[in-house]
Amino acid sequence: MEPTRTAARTAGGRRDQILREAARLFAERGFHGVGVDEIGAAVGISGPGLYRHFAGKDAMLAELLVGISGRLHSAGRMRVAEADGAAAALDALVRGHIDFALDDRALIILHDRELDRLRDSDRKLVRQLQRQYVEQWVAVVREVHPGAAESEVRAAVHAVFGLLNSTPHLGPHGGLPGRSATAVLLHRLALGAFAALDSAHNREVTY
Amino acid sequence: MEPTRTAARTAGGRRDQILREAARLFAERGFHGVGVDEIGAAVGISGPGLYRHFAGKDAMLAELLVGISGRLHSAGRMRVAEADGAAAALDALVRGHIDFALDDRALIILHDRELDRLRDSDRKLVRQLQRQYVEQWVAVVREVHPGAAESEVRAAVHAVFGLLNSTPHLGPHGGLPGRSATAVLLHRLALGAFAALDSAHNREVTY
DNA sequence: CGACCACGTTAGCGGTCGTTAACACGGCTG
DNA sequence: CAGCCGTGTTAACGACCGCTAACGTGGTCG
Repeated sequence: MEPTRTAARTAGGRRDQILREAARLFAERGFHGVGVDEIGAAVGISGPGLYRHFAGKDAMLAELLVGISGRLHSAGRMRVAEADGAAAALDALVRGHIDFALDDRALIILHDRELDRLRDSDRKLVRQLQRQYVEQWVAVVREVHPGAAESEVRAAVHAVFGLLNSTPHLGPHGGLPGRSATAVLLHRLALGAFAALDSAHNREVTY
Repeated sequence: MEPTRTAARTAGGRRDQILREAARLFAERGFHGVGVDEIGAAVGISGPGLYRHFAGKDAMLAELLVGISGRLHSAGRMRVAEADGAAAALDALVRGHIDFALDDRALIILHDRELDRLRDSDRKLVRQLQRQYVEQWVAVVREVHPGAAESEVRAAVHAVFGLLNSTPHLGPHGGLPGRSATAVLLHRLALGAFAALDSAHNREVTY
């Protein structure tokens, strides 16, 4: 209740509120398609007032992209470390990624759509975090499906990311089942795709 | 060799050339991120010269998106009609979509990224073509995997689109296997994902 | 109380962008 | 040859956009 804490919390909350709205607008109409006045209007202030909280429009995007890549990466690392065995680790990775895809739809969209709009240093950082995240997956998937070549596994991981990230692109319109049902379905589809890696070199063997 | 034919072919070729370069640039930097001068420079003319071929920047995007949705839809219809049985039809749909994803990468990216930048009528047309294309897939997948509910199948189809469209997002940097190997891998992953639909209601039955 | 500070406001600058206007020029046609 | 048409040029306009400047205001603290 101390004024400093309250002020700090208010300021931080303000920043977060701005970031949330900016993410939504960027995802809807693209980074270049959104003006600072719109972002300001979305949080009740107007235009240049945003510059009390951020250095500029680019800085908002940078913070969003670095944030989501970092959270994906660190959450993945934690889930793998806590998992009991490779299969459980893959299960946890899939589950965690689905949570991100369903809960932070806007960020997932921005994450692979507006990366080029970043300053060089930020873009390098984001790309590095993305690469490390992919490598976490590749290591786990290779352990679960040892028969596949590494390049195949890497391509498969990217493909499964595309699969899991498909729901954000469906827009907010309904049509797909509830959240938990969607999560279960995506989980099953992802593991099914990975399972297809096993029939790579020895087709028609299990029949 | 007749002058009229040559002129017509040159004109049409010019339009196609502009559309190709515009698609590439739009995919790289986003619709709003590309200026008409850049598009013109990419084809050797400069800026406003484009207006001899298109009504405006929006018209180029519209023609690109309507074109790709239409080609996907009609090619899908043809492949399904020619296929012998549901499994073969699904196989042909997957194969055809992979061809588009690998050969028209820029258009695949634009196809679900810049749809909102279209005039209402064009957007409705594209969405209708997309919907019809999805329904082709849903019908075939339901035939191959009769156990799954329709909403599940529809979500799965969208997810597999995300999977198949993942390679364009990898950018032109290498790292993934050759074209035919990638095609085979994607094909396998897609069918693997759909196969997971069967273990929906009756898990652990086939063991 | 008075100074400061966090947080806004409005006005305006500089640059970019899509588009139009006016003009030029080579080739086909009557 | 005269004239049109397809295709391109440059100049410029109007709108928009990101950002800065200058100013206001209410709450906190010495």
